[in-house]
Amino acid sequence: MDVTPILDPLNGAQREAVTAGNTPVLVIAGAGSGKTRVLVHRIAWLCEVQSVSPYSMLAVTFTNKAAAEMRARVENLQNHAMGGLWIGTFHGISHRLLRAHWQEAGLKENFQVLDSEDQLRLVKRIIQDMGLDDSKWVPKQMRGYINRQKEEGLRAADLHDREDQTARQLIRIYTAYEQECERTASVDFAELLLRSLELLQQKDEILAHYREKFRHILVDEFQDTNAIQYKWLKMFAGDDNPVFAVGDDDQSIYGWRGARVENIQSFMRDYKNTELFRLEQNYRSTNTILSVANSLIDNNPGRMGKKLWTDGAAGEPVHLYAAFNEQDEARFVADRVLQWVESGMGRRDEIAILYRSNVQSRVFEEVFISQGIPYRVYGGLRFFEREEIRDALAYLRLARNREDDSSFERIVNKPPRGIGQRTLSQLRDYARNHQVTLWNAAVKICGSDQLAARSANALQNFLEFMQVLGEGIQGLELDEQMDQIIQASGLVAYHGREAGEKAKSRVENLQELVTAARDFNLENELYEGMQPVDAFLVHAALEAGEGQGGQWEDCVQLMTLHAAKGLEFASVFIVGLEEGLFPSGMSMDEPGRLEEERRLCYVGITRARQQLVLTYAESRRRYGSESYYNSPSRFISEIPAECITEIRPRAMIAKPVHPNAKAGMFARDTGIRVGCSVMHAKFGKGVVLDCEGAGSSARVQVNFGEKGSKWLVVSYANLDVLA
DNA sequence: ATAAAACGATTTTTT
DNA sequence: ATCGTTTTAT
Repeated sequence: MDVTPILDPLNGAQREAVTAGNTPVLVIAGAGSGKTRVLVHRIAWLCEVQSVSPYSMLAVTFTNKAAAEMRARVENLQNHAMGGLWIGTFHGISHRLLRAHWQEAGLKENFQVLDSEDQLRLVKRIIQDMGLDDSKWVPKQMRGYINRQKEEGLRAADLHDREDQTARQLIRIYTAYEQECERTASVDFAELLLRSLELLQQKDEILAHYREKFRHILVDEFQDTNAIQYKWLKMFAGDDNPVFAVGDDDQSIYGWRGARVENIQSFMRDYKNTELFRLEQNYRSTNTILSVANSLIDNNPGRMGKKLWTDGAAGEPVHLYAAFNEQDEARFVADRVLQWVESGMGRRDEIAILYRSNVQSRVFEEVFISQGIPYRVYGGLRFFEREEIRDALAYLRLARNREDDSSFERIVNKPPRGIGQRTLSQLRDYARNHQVTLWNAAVKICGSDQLAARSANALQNFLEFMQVLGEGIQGLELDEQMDQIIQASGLVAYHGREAGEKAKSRVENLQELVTAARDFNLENELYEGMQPVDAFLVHAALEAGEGQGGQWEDCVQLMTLHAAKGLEFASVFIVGLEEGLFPSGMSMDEPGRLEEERRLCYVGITRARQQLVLTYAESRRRYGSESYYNSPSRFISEIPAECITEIRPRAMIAKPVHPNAKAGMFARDTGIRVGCSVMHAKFGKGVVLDCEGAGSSARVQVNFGEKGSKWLVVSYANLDVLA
């Protein structure tokens, strides 16, 4: 056995981790330290050297992309396909289990997967059906509540109201939701995990089978696991199957979504014989960038502890630009991008603009457009989340399954065919009163005289149409079915008739859906034994697809810091580094949130290979009219000064003269100018936002942060100007 | 049934 | 400001 290709590319620490014995292993892998590589080589090592069959390994990731990449790299390293190896997301693998054991899991064979939008619609409908006020029982919050319970492993029956009215109502909603899922054979994302966990907990033979099968369990991004995912892993592991977990506590940025970094501690507590490895050698960034990252993250208490290093070059200092406002910030970045490309430093797609919140992309887009810089914004709707795509899939679902009320509602009048709110609410009433599906209610109501002739006619036509469509697509190939649906439903014609770019792209998307159906890879063992159509629908729910297809021009990459995790770029701009924006003002209250913001910043910094530029704006418009004067983010001051070069604003930045032409005069008058900090006896420290008047009637508007912003008369307020 | 107007929220997001 | 949702008017 030639182990050279497996071990040679590894450094000492990586090699130790990869060749660790048959014990639980925890690898704390810093950014850019070869985390995936260790995972991939561990699989190869087990396979080739320890003669572990691929059938005996389970590798779990969070995203489909990570799963696909891991499989590709494993197969590439070993030079052959690894058919029996289970690599997938927590959800994908759970789904596979539930398909295989639907009966034991208490499901129907044809259960469908709800994505979060489907789930929201269902919750909405339940709240309405229960006659609750949806401004008090906000559907989004209710969905969040249900998911949180499930992620803690709790069913409605497990909860107690403790005589609390609100709690009681929440439990009622949860119960109704569970019943509705049961009735319509629907399984949401959290349910996939909870159901499969319960399956293993309750069915000893099944548990025994999988414990016998999976002798090795590997997990990526372990710091992102939530409570139920950790339980799920432990269930597979039992006492005998070691878990090989790779993660980085410093890159835990999804705590707000239920991820528990503490699982790292729990792991070592639960598995006393855990072998711990640290990967600290970084192969990505310059020494300077690593120093910046290290000293920033050093401000977080309670870390596992880790210091990234490189034997590479020191590199350039990090640049810091204090922009006048957000426009100036974007112009500065655009200039730098142009310089980068003109000086032949590299391609545009090696540059990333990272921001805390999506709204910040706008200004950059505007400036990039005006400068003719190609860019691509990440985030936003993905392919299978687009409205027209969901519509088309709803036709497909309803054609296959008359019970599917949510699909029925979605498309019954789309495109418009004369079935309005009135008809629909009659249908809903009938369905609820007679405990039947909307489809059956429609059939019944058409035959009665409860509807106006015109409505009854329209409804009748729809029912007949669906009948014909359902029969018409029988026996066709998946892509032919899809084509039939988008044409016959009138969706293509409907959007084609509309004007504008948006409508055009809708039609294109629908056509793309046919292509997606044609290219859909049924070979994937995750869909073993399923009808092609059903597999395709699951695929649509579980893997929402790429953001935008086909824009493979050389584009500057714009994305949130969260979205940047796992990526790397030659040049990285982290923008909007202001108190209140990053760290976000909304994460100041809860304990631990500031640390998570800091980790987010750490993630951003460690994306950069060669060049890192930080910017903040002294003034920034938020929510339209209000302009804030923020201080630079504390994260900037947590970086050693010797690593930073400050870029001074060019002499004559086009400061907007308009509102404050008076400012100069005012300053001479009072010693106060817009943007300066002042101290007030009662309100404390604040920043001057605006000023007006002169002499004894001179007034200033001061933002006192939490205490709000106020207009004060200078001659009464006794303001001290701070340096 | 469709369009206009009012209203409201506004960190981060995979599955 | 702006975008999505809901209500109201035609």
